[in-house]
Amino acid sequence: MTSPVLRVALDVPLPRGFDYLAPGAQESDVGRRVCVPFGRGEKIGVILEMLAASELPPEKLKPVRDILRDMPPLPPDWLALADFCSGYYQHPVGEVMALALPPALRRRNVLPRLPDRNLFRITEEGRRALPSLMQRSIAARLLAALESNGAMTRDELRAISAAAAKQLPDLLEKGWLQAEREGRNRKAAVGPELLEEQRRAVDFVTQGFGRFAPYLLHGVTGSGKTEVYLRLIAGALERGGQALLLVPEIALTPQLEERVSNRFPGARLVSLHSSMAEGARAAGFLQALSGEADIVLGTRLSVFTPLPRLALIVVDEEHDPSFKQQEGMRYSARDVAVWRAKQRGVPVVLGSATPSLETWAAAQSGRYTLLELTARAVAEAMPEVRCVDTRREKLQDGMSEHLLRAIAARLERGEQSLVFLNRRGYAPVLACPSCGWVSRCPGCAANLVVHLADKRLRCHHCGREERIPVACPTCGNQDIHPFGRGTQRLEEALAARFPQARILRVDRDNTKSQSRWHAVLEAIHKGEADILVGTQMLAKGHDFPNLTLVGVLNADAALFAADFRAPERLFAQLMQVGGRSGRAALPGQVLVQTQYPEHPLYRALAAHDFAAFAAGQLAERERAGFPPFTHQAMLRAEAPELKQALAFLQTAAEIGAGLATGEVALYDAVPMRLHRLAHLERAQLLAESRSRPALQAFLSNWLAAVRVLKAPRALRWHIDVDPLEF
DNA sequence: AGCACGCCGACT
DNA sequence: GTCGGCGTGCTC
Repeated sequence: MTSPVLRVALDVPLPRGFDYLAPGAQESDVGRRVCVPFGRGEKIGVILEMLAASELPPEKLKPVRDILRDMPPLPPDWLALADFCSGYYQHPVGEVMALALPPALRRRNVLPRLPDRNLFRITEEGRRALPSLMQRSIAARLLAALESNGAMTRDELRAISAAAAKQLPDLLEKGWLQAEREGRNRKAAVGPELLEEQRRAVDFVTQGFGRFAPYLLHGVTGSGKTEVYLRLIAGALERGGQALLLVPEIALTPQLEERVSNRFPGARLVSLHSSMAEGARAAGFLQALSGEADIVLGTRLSVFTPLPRLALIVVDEEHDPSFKQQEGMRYSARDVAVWRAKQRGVPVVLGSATPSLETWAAAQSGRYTLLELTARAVAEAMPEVRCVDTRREKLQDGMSEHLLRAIAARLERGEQSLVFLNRRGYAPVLACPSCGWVSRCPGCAANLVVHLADKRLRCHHCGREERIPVACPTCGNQDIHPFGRGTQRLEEALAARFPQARILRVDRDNTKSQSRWHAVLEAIHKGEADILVGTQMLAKGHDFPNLTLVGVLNADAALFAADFRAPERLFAQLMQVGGRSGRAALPGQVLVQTQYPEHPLYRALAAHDFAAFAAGQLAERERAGFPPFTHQAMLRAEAPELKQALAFLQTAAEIGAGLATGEVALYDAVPMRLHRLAHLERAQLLAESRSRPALQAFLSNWLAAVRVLKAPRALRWHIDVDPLEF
């Protein structure tokens, strides 16, 4: 009699499963968690498959400790999803699962108690019995409460008396009360009338229910994308399905959550984001897995939520960089979402005012269906966008006369202005004019930023902090000063120029905690600020009804950045920040200070013409052979010495050259732009191909060889498939 | 990744 | 004499 063998995924950086003997295992245990001995300890893993026998010699196999049957097994499509990610992103399958599972489920502990949805009601018999009971007895209090309230949950009854739950079985037995499954009404509450374009979009996607159909919902801020999502979710729920709604990692989630739960008061909404408590995350995951949750709303991680009744996926702000994980397995939740939609045969809607060029190209080619929302549903005009030519105007504290006058005019009218500068701190560097010393971070290839508010120099990359020196550390010169301009300095300059104005700076330094951030938002809404100074924090999502002017400073750097995606990000950012202005009855204006007012990016921005911008960018990328016309993977290494990192990559490149077919190009290993971070030197090596399958095939062979390379202990490396940053 | 084993340098 | 550096190898 041979025992069946289980192949188990474990959270170790080895690209394979581990086989264990499991005498009592059944096919239905596949997808279950399992506790196994590993090395000298034990680990919790996931059962990938059941085999008749292992390829390993039998004496190497250990028996499993325990198959954990306390929750439903992870379904086959979930295992397949993990397997796909493991292959595509070249990441060990056990680590993929460890990432996808909530931390509480990776330990052998008691599962979180799911909220009990059973409803209890008093029966006729119970009513008859009630008068005969001791008035203050628990049973009497329960029955009385049920009589006056109708149906109640176990938790509600427990609130009456902690001991109540223990009495319930007895009372059920006596027939004094009955339990019933809570009836669910998944119907959507009535929403606003749809505009014609919205209706068309909803109709289009609705036709796609029940099969894989990718859509790009392209519409500017205020064009009513969210309303389209809500209608589609309603459609998914009506079909008895579950909907997955992915949102970027921003503080906006609670608002959307409220909007969704208001629209679907009877449906079960689960939200999942990384700041949630472990218990709540696990509970949400389990509700989704059991099919009890109807809607899952979450950040990129929630793309891995098991959803047995999945009917629709929506990715809001699909271009947002936060969908791409920048550590560990560097996955794109948007791309995984599309794969998942295909796997499950459901429609997927990618929404954005400024789609990623990858998505836009797919929509142009017809691979995705393009749904356009051109009108602002809230019936306001688009803000007027104008460039201020800074070659012709003398700047004062970084601001043009034009912008200052515009701010003054808003002050006079009691309207709000926003000055947008994507640079925190007082000044980007402290320098000594006599010897040329600048405040460098000792651990990074970057400058320490002057934060005058707390008299510190701070590295924005590694977090290092120092006191601001009183004299130059190299030559002793006391006349050292900050160079350049950050939001703090801008705030100071505006305060000097507009002493009567109430100025509010909004950046990460200022809004570290959730509560500070909310206080700031509330202050803006109450009109307690006349001029806002902020970084991109302010660009996302929030409506400021009284804001009618947005000034943009220092945008030009991105036009000529080495990173070919910089213009794409700039356009999205400016479009977003511009969307803050003129949302209510007041028309808005955006003033972009630039030395290149004729630049196509600004022209497209002024014309609110994303299509023109995208066409230009795509043409450039096609010429240069950049994504989406090629596919890329980046091998990165970091080590104490740059030459160690480069040597490792060069060896990898030599191995790769031997494996690469003509379809795959390997470039030279080069130091990264921020080549030193937190005392580690970093370098990278790009692999590129016009053919995704060719690149994928190359990567699996290549990385198998790279994994067995010997490298200094302190060297770390990773692969980034479809990298966003260069 | 952990965690063992194992083989050379400067300390009580 | 031994404590500990980290190079190498293994985990079913």
